[in-house]
Amino acid sequence: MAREAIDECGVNLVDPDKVDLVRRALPSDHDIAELADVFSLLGDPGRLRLLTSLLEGGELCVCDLAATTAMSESAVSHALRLLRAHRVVSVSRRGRMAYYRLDDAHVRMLLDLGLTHTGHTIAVHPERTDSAQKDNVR
Amino acid sequence: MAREAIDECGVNLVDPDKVDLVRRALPSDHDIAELADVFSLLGDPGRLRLLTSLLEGGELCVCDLAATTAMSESAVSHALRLLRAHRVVSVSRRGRMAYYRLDDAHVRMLLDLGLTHTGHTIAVHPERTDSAQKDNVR
DNA sequence: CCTACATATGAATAAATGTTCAGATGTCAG
DNA sequence: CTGACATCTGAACATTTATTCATATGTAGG
Repeated sequence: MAREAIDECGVNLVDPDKVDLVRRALPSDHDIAELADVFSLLGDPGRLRLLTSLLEGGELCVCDLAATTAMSESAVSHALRLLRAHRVVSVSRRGRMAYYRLDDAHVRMLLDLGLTHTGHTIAVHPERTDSAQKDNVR
Repeated sequence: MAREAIDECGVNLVDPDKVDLVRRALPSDHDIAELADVFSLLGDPGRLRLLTSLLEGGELCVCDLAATTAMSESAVSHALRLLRAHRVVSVSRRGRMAYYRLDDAHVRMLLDLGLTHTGHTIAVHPERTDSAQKDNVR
């Protein structure tokens, strides 16, 4: 018979030892929330195009970002504000323009890793081989 | 004066060359959507705890997952369904129990990279990475 | 100053999302 | 068969979230 035990909260567990082990290994609620936030930021197509654009282009102004992402300038501005609040992008203003750039190494790596495995698209720093043009997946 | 140009859609651009370059480098809409989906899946604290538990524990049943994640069993089940639909986790049923495990190398890497940079928590056992969990089911 | 322009912001709307509750399915023990 | 148990599912609900529209801020040039 499978051994069963009681959690401190009164819940039945199947493998209490493993549960305990896992519990101890899990990040704190705060860290989990923070990480979830980061992933969430990357979890929107618009922001993802935005960030990928910055990853590629290095530094772009709002109107150019609107062009590369096919979003309205207002939507871009809102999105950038969010990303700015999370320190994912940074701005430098010159004249009436605002130039944004990716400014978070962690996010850059996640983006990079994500892009590497999605649709075989070579989006990052490789040589300019325009081989991968059509990606119809699968 | 900054040179300006007209996009095919009739939008004013500041650096049309760079815009074009970035545009070409961006993944297809489909790939972007897919990647956003993956990040989105990781963007919820509950699912993140769920996946981290599986990353740590290797294989756990629903009730134990409910314990490690502090979610109701129903919430866990719903979340697992979503993850299952995206092939991120897989199930093996034994008796009336359902044992889940992480079954997506891409997600495993993203998780790993994410955890590495969040709160210094060392969550992964290097020696166990992906070869030690090779008992396939079904 | 005044106009044109780039970007930012707030409020409102619409859509997607996570959780809970109640009940369904399927499995094991007696 | 029957009752207990683990998990699954659907519907309802509450929240969050992204977009749009209108307007504000701020800069440059005439």
